Amino acid sequence: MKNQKATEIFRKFLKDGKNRITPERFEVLDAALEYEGHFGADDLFILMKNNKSRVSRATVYNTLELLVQCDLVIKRNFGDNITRYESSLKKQVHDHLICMDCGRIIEFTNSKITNLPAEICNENNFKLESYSFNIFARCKNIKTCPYYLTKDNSE
Amino acid sequence: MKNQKATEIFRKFLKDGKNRITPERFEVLDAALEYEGHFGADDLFILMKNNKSRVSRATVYNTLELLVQCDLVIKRNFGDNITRYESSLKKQVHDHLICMDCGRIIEFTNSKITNLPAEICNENNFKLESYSFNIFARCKNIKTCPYYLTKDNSE
DNA sequence: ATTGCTGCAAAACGTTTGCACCTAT
DNA sequence: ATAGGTGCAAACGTTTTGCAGCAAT
Repeated sequence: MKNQKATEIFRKFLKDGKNRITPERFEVLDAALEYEGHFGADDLFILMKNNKSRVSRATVYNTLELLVQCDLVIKRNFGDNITRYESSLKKQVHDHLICMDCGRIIEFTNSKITNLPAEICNENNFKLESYSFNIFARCKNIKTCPYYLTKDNSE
Repeated sequence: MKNQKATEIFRKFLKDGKNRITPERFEVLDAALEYEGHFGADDLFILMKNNKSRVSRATVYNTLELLVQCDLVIKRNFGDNITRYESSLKKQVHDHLICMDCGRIIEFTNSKITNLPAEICNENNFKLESYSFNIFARCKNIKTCPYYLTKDNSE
């Protein structure tokens, strides 16, 4: 299931940047857009490999970087030294709450945050590129946490 | 130059947690508190090594984790897959603006952020542990950027 | 024809681990 | 005495790179 609009955006981006238009790159685009939730580059590579794709690990890493550059994919970082990505389509702008007990990532929006990054950039005479706002927290009621028992929580 | 108060806090933390009180751990504490600005675990290890310390890399990594647990050191993540630390003493709570042109890290405080993480946790029924708010931006006036010319900015 | 992209494997990077020895309790 | 920490080197997982062949322009 391909996204025609995204395909066109990516094609234009590649052309304008004098990057070659190759089938592998569009394979990565399609896989990235189809992925539910957040994924590491290697997750995507393995998924594609399991789906019999012949695209190499290096190409997956390179192409994700291109997709970030043209805003089709957003780069995330949840403090565990793994670069994660998510499709920028379908969803509105949001931030993340990471549960330190179960690893769940809850997406939230808060109107108070919306203009803050731009305001702060103006105050400091910088031009905003992007921002990240991550909250690290714990399930208040462990009983309701679907993942809690699956991990070693003996600490 | 040792910080007596921090030493005492760390000693108490180690004792309460039934961790051994070793000279190596206090060496790491002192080096971490003396470090100006943000540092990676390996940066600290290399600095200590250059200063003729015999503390091993593993001990530096382990001890920094302990220092984070007792809030003497704060763990940071600026989106480049390197875990960074900074002393939690001397400075007030602050967030970070990272310049994508020159790599400078500007610390700022903004009162609108202060209560936001706790509010959002309450809304979602989580217990706040910590948060990170990073803004990625570019020097508006490249001429005034002290680092701009030292990097390859040909892009 | 040229230049950039690909796949592959190997290297690099920050970090963690296994193990034998040592040391604080 | 013994649980736990240390130094060292090797392993680890993620990401990047070098290179020969290939394909888009």
